[in-house]
Amino acid sequence: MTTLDSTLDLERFLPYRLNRVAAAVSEQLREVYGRKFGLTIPEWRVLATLAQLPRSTAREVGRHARLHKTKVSRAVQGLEERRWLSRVENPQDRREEFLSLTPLGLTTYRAIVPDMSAFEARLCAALGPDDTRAVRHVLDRLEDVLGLAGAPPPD
Amino acid sequence: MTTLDSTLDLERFLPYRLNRVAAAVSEQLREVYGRKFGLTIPEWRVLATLAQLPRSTAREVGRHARLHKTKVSRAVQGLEERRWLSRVENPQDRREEFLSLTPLGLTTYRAIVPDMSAFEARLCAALGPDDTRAVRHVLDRLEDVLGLAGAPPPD
DNA sequence: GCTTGTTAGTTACATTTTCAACTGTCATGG
DNA sequence: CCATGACAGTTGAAAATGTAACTAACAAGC
Repeated sequence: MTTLDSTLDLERFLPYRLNRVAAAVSEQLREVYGRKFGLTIPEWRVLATLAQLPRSTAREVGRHARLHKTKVSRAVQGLEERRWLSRVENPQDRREEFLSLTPLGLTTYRAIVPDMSAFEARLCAALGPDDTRAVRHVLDRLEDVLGLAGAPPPD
Repeated sequence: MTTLDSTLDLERFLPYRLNRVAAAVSEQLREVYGRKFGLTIPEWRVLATLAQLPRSTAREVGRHARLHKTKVSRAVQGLEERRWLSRVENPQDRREEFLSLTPLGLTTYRAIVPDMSAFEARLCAALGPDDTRAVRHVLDRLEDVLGLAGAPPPD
């Protein structure tokens, strides 16, 4: 006999568990880029995206980091105020601007990355090689099933 | 040759992927209890917890559903206003109150559960039995490694 | 050129979340 | 009893987020 349909055990409910695990990870990570560098989540993502893909536009950053355009807009403002990012208007299309990290921004980024990588490394070490592979595989499958492959961010 | 340490590929970064997947799932679920029943996430979790563990206190609900006490407090208020929840002061300790769903609240809960279960079922069906098992196993391991077994919620 | 529709990005406003301070109650030790 | 400290829960203010409306610029058809 299986579980009664009328009650749902949160502890066994996949969406809930997924969310809880992701929240725990996010929280621990925010210790790093939040407390230590004063970045919000969107700001960190924009920083990471621009380090990887310089001269992107806000739209491209949003698509790549899956951030809503308002979050990108505000994160860009924040980073610009700290002189970690600069904008150059695209003369071909004056609606958009090319975004790049300043040397200062790049320095900050490079100061954060080792902490991030270390976190992931610790996590994988704790999981062991087999379960680490399993995690990656599961994420592949979930991204696939949820249609997170090449879809645009929530609009 | 492995990836350069100075740049981090967001697409391959486990915390980012985890977060993205969890966000996509949450979003789809909120369509159900949000649009259809006008519940916030904390409200839904309190409802689900109390359906499972009636006569819990706010503290117990928070611990079980991993919600900060302020979120619990406000969710309880919201549910009480809708007459979906009632409180009874504990005479043994007048700081706390026992929370229970009203018949109306239970009815609402039972109206939501099938939608939730159906969502999970669709997800598992899309994954197939092997990968569904893999997801559960991975969550077990991650919860273990992240110390999410019996730890208190963020305070 | 001018209208119509679309797109990049910003801003305003409402809702949510977070953080810290607060109230009232309990427990302990003098 | 009556301090002191801890604890359950609430509240207010600040920060973050989401939604929708907006501005400015492009593009296509006429």
